Amino acid sequence: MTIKVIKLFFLMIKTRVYSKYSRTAVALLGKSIQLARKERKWSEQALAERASISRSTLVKVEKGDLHCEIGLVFELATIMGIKLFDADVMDLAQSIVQIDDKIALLPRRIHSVAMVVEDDF
Amino acid sequence: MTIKVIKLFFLMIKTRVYSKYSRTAVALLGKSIQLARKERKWSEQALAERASISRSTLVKVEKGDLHCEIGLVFELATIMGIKLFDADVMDLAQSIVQIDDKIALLPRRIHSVAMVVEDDF
DNA sequence: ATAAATTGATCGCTATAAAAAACATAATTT
DNA sequence: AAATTATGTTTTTTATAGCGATCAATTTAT
Repeated sequence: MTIKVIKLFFLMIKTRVYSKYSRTAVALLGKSIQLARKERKWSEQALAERASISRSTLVKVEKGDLHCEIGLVFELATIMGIKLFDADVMDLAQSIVQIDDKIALLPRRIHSVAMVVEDDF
Repeated sequence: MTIKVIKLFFLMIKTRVYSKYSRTAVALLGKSIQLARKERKWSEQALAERASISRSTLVKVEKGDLHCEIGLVFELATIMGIKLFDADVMDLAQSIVQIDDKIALLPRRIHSVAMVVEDDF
């Protein structure tokens, strides 16, 4: 009992502060997922199973819990057909990410050499 | 050693699968945060401190790690001025969330009474 | 009316995210 | 070119997210 009170007090101090924008944005995402689920008349259990997560976690996401993994939230949104970014932006992003990955794999020296060659013009 | 191999094997089976859309979307968000940070010439340390998180966590976010808390990612995006939703949508969302909160506090019976009154017309 | 299914809310446990520290390497500044 | 600052990476510790189970209260189906 006393321990719980102490822990509660500790949490009150340590709890992170989020901006209203973040809180609202996450709440909006959660509500959107819930709305889409209800429109399709899926139960919480059904969606949770489809996403391979537990029902308790789904409930947190739909409530706009800020501590959920971003991957889970985005995956749920994706399953329910909620797109955060336009298709064309995503295509571009996909390319950029891939290119970045390739660059990271190359030996660094090549960068320098390429630079020098360009300087010759 | 053997334990590590077993754990690795276990992880290979258990690791969650994410859609390409989710992976790309989170990667795009992370890259956007990183780009905005570099444009402002902030160090990782500086942004991490501003957001009250550790540098190691910031690195994960910028890399598009799917296991980061959505609140942290959104908070970083907000600090760097990256808006996920339009202002008008956010205003509406804010209103909805507030209304939902108020409704949740009301005793349920009131709903029924209101309904009955409407039926009288 | 009754049975079945869904939701809302807890709670203990386990895996792990986030923090913190440390170190080497790069990049900047002076 | 020396000193400072920033980044990439790894490791250990601590706090907690997600799981799974349970139970009451609703809602829906039979």
